Amino acid sequence: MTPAELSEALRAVLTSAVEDGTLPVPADALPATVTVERPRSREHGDWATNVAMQLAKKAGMPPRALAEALAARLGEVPGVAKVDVAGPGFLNITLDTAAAGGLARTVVEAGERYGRSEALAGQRINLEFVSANPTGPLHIGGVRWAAVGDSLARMLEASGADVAREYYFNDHGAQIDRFARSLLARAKGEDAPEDGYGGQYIADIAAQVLADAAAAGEPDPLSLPDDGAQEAFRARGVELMFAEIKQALHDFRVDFDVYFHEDSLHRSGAVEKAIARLRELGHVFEADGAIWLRTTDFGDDRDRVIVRSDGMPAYIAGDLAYYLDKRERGFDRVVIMLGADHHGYIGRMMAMCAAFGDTPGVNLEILIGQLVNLVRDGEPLRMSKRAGTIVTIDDLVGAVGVDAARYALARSSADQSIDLDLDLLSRSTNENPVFYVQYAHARTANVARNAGDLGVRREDGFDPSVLDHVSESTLLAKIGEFPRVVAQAAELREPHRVARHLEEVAGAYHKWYDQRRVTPFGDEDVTDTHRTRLWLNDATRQVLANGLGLLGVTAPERM
RNA sequence: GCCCCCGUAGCUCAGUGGAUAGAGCAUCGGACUUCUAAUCCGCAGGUCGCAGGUUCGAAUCCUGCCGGGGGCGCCA
Repeated sequence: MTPAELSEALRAVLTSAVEDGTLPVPADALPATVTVERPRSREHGDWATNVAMQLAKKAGMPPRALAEALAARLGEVPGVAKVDVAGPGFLNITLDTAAAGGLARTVVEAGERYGRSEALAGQRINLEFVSANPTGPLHIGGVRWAAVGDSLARMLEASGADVAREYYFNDHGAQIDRFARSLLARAKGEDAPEDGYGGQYIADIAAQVLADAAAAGEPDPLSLPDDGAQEAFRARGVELMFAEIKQALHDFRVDFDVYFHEDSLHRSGAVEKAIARLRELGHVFEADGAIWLRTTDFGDDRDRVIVRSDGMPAYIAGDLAYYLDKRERGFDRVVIMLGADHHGYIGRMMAMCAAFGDTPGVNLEILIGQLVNLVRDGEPLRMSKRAGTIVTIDDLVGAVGVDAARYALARSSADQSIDLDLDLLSRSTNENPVFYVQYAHARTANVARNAGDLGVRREDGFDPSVLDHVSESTLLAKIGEFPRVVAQAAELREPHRVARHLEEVAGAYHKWYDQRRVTPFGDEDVTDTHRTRLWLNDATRQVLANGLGLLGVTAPERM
C-alpha cells in the first residue's frame, strides 16, 4: 500500500463519517488530499496524519475524541493492522507487513512512471533561466541556474505540466557594443577599452573572426573603417560566443526549447506594441522628455522610464514586450529565474505584470537564487570579466564532471548562497554526495545481476510478508514518499528536495543491504524470500534511477 | 536610508505550524574467507542569532534588534 493509497482510504473514511453524522462538518470542509507522513519515531507506526487536529475546531470536537472516532473506522480498512491515537490527536497507523511490502511490486511495475503525476496537468509553463549575455563564456553563477532550472523543468514535466525551457539572448544594447569594441581593440593589438572585456577568450574570438573572414574570402575586417570593423566583430563575435555557450550547456545536458533574441523584439515592433498597449490601459505618462510606466500604481517603489529622453527604449522596454510575447504564445505561467543581484527587478516586473491586467505571482513568478561564491585556500576569489579571471562552466565540468557539478549545484536550496572550494573540486575527492547516491544505484544493479546469475527471478514469486525487518520498513517508506517529494518539489519550485530525498533513499538502501541478503548462499535453494527481496532491490533501483534522471545525473550500472 | 537572502552540531547544510530538531563530512571506537567497505554499526556533539508576539502546538508565521552576504541608474 502506498501512502497515496492510504491517503485515499483516509479520505473515504472521513467522507463516510460526514455522511452518517459522526463528523459534524460540511463535506467541503474536508481537505482535498489528506496528508500522510512518515513519523519521526519508529514507535509511532508506519504512517501518521494530523487530520483530526485540523478538523477538530470545525467539528467542535476535542481532537482526541475525533481521532478516536476515525481510528475505529480506519482499523477496518484492508491492509491496516493497527491505528493508535497519540499525543494531541495524531492518528498513528501501522500497516500489515504484506500490505506495506506490496509497494515494492507497485514501484517495479510502474517503472519509469513511478514518481510522475498529473498534479500540474493543464498548466503551460514558460521557464526562463540562464539567459547570460553573450559577452563571455558562461560563468559559475549561470551554471547554477542551468543545473537548477533544467532539473526544475524535468520535475514540472514529471508533474504533468507542459514546459518550455527558454533562454533570453541579450544581443542588443550597450554591453554588446562594449564586447565588439573589445574584440576590435584586441585584433588591433591594443588594450581592452576602459569599460570593455578582457581575458584570453577575447583574443581567441578576435582571431577566429579574422580567420573566418579570410577563409570566406571576405575583406579583412581590420581594413574596414572603424564602424564597419566594429560591426563585423560584433556580428561574428556574438555568433561565436553564443555557439560556445550553447555547446557548453548542451554538454551539461541542458538544451533549451527556445533561444529568444532580444534584438528581434526591437526589430519586429513588439516593443512599440507593448508600450502602446500600456498606453491604452492608461499606465503611461511623459515627464522630463522621457516616457514612463506608472509602476507605483502596482506596488513598485518608484516609476520606471521605458523610453529614454534620447528616444532609445530603456532595457525594461524589452522585458515588457518579452513578457507579452510569452503570454501571447499561450503560456499561462511565466517563470523567470534570476540571480540575487537582480532581485531589485521583482517590484517593477510584478508591477508590469499587473499593469497588463495579469496576476503577479500566478501569471508571473520570479525565482531569486542566491549567488555562488568561489573559494580557494579558504580565501574568497574575486571574479572579473574585464580582467578575465572568471571560472567558466568548462572549468567546473573539467574539474569534477557533469554529474558531480549538476548534483552539487542542485542539491542546495536556491535561497542559500553556496561556496564552492576550487581546490576541493579540482581534487575531485569522494566528499561529494552524488557518489553516495550513484554508488547505491550501482549496488542495486550489481545485486540484480548476481541474483539473475543465481536463478532468482521476480516473476517466480512475491511474498511481501517476508519484508519484516525494520530496515525494510524504512526503505519502503522512503520509496513510498518519492512521488510526493517530486510533486512538492515541482509545486514549490525547489528541485533540491529531490536530491535530498535520494540521499535518504540511498542511505536506507545501504543499511538494508547490510542487514538482508538478496542472493542465496552457496547451494541454498532459491525461495520467495530471495525473490521478494529482489523486488525491493529493483524498486529501489527504479526510484534512484528516476530521481537521478530528474536531476540530469547519470545512474551508473557499475562503479 | 530602503529592499532581498542567510544565521540550526566543530564544518557544509536539510527541515513550506506538529510528537524526543536530522543528514553528510570531520573526530573517536568497531564490522570485510560468501551480493561492491565509495558501505554499515556505535560514541560524542544543540540557548535552532537575541527578545517579544500569534495558538492547543513555533526552527517554521508576525514585529523589533544583532551579525554575514547581495541589491537599490533616463546602465544593460
